[in-house]
Amino acid sequence: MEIKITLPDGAVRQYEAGVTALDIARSISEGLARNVLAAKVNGAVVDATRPITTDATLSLLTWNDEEGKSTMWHSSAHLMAEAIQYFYPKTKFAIGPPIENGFYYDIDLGDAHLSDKDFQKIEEKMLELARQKNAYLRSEVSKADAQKYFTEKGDEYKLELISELEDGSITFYEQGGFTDLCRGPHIPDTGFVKAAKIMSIAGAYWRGDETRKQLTRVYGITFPKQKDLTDYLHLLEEAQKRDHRKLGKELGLFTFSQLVGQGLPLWLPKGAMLRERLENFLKAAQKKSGYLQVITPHIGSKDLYVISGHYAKYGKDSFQPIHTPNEGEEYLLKPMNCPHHCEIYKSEPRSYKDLPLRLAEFGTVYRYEQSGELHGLTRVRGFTQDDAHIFCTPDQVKGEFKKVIDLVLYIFKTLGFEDYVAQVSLRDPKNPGKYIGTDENWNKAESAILDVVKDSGFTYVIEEGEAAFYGPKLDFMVRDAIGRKWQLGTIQVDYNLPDRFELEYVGSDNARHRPVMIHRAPFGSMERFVAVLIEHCAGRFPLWLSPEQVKILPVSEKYNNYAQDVARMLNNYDSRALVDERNEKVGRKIRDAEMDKVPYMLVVGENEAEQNTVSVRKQGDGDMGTHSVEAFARMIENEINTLLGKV
RNA sequence: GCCGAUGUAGCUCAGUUGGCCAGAGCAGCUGAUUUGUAAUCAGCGGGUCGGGGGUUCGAAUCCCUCCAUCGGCUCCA
Repeated sequence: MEIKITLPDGAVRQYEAGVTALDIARSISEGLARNVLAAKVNGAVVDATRPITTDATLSLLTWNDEEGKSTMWHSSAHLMAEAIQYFYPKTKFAIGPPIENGFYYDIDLGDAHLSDKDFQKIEEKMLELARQKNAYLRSEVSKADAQKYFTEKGDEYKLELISELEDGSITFYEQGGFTDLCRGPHIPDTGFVKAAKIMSIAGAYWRGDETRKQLTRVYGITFPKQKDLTDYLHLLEEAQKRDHRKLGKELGLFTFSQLVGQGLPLWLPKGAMLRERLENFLKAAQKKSGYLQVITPHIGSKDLYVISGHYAKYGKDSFQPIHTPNEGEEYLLKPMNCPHHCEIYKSEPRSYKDLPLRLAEFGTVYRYEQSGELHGLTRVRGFTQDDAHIFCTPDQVKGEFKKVIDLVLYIFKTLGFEDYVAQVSLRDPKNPGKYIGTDENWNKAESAILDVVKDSGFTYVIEEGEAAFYGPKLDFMVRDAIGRKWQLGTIQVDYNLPDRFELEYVGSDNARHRPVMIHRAPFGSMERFVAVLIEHCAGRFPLWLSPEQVKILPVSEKYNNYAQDVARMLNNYDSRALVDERNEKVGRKIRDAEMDKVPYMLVVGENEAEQNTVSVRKQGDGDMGTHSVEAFARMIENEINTLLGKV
């Protein structure tokens, strides 16, 4: 029997039923066949060696396809498992999936230990096995046989997985001397793996459950060419140069002190300047959008958080209450600003005419994050939220939500963030007990967010179970230099806190109504935002944010006075200019300013002093010729206005 | 919090299997030099080798413990 195979370019070819994708690839060209890792048949990714029995559309997947890559990495996980089994025969294997960059396998080594000193021998074994070009052989197995196999092997993890599978849907894959419970698909044989690297080991709980056994997770990556691995490692090195922890130290932005405490950042003068610029920028934008700044204290009575519900939820895992000389009096370090803002709302009777009321605060909060979670400026124990709470009528929710999205996007755009993902976080339908508030309010809040997001035109993902305990949220996620995702801006709709604090307004009907609250923080926190910004621009901040905008470099000490004159003139134009008065050669001064990533350097000497000019050098770009001081001042003024979109 | 790794001067790093007063470069200080687009030269100071305990004639080096950092896991109001 003949079947019709439709290829991606639309061409239709006839083959015998039972032909494999690999056969088809060979019929097109041997070169292609050598690169086929898997196949997509009628939209489903399968082994390239699986027979095709009916008419089908077919794409051949290679290293250049995401699905080809992940198939190869999935197969590599099996290959790594085989190598590990060779050295540690008693190892039990849990799961080994492909990930964004490579793959991992969760294993239980029993009494054995694995450390980075063992990586090389595993890599070598993997390549040795790869060179054997062992085929990945698929077999369908009955549930009873599958259980028998892993009972004999003594692998309780596989047995647990099998117990949850339907009889008749269970498949094994075998390559060389390693057989695994696996749905597949896999690459044709191990020979495609030409370079392998074990990246790291880490602990990971079985099935992600903190209460269950911790397994050893071995991360690895493989490539079809040695050069790809070299390039990848080079890329990682480059990314690490942008790490905000490294740049923060080098540029003198922030530091930590063991004596002050873990996760409590100390902002150095340059970092504080940067942060202040960001705050002023947001304050100006918020002023235009009708926000009112407020200020609230760093502590609040425990009762405040009992009412808000935060104490019940987080009390045990927080900084513990502060006791006063008064018996029974307890205060908490402020873990969030909302309850304080609720009390500001309640400070006077509100009419519908007062709404929406938008209260904003750069509010510093303290959360006792678990020690293993602290990370540079992105995860700290004391941080400042660019917080605001919008109190509005139910009718105003959508409009306000939309305005907040516009504000967030304006900020992202101004700061050059284009690579972000919007995430709608909803309740976990399987675990309703995690949340406070009525179903009715939750439904209202969730549909409000979804409605606005659908209209807004940007792409978004929906994550069930990621909501805050009091309401659903829309988060903007960005990646750091090494690809880790962080939540920046967040917008949350909340019907619950207004209930708990019994917030009210008098409507046009002269009756009392409950307002809705929108929590929002476009930066998320100043700490995390600065961290991501540092990595985003690799320490080369946009001119308007740069802690030092201009460094004036006198050619010798004879011209220090003129340099100071220039600095004064520039400072009149509201730019930050400093003079490098050190007794050093210009070459040295330039090098240091370049390393500090100062955007502009002005070399001044005899010629400049005589003609009232400066020789401009741009960081990273080099000499830009001689200009009058005034022309230079206008130049940077224009640059800033362009960056801020004021032109 | 859990698994694994790391911790030597302000920074980046050397310090062989335990053995002379623990080293280098950069930074710092002092002096010389008065400099034209990515590091001028010389001299000097600086370390309870993360803290504590132990093994040993002897510990930066081996063991225990605590702390911090790094890579993950879990968590993230």
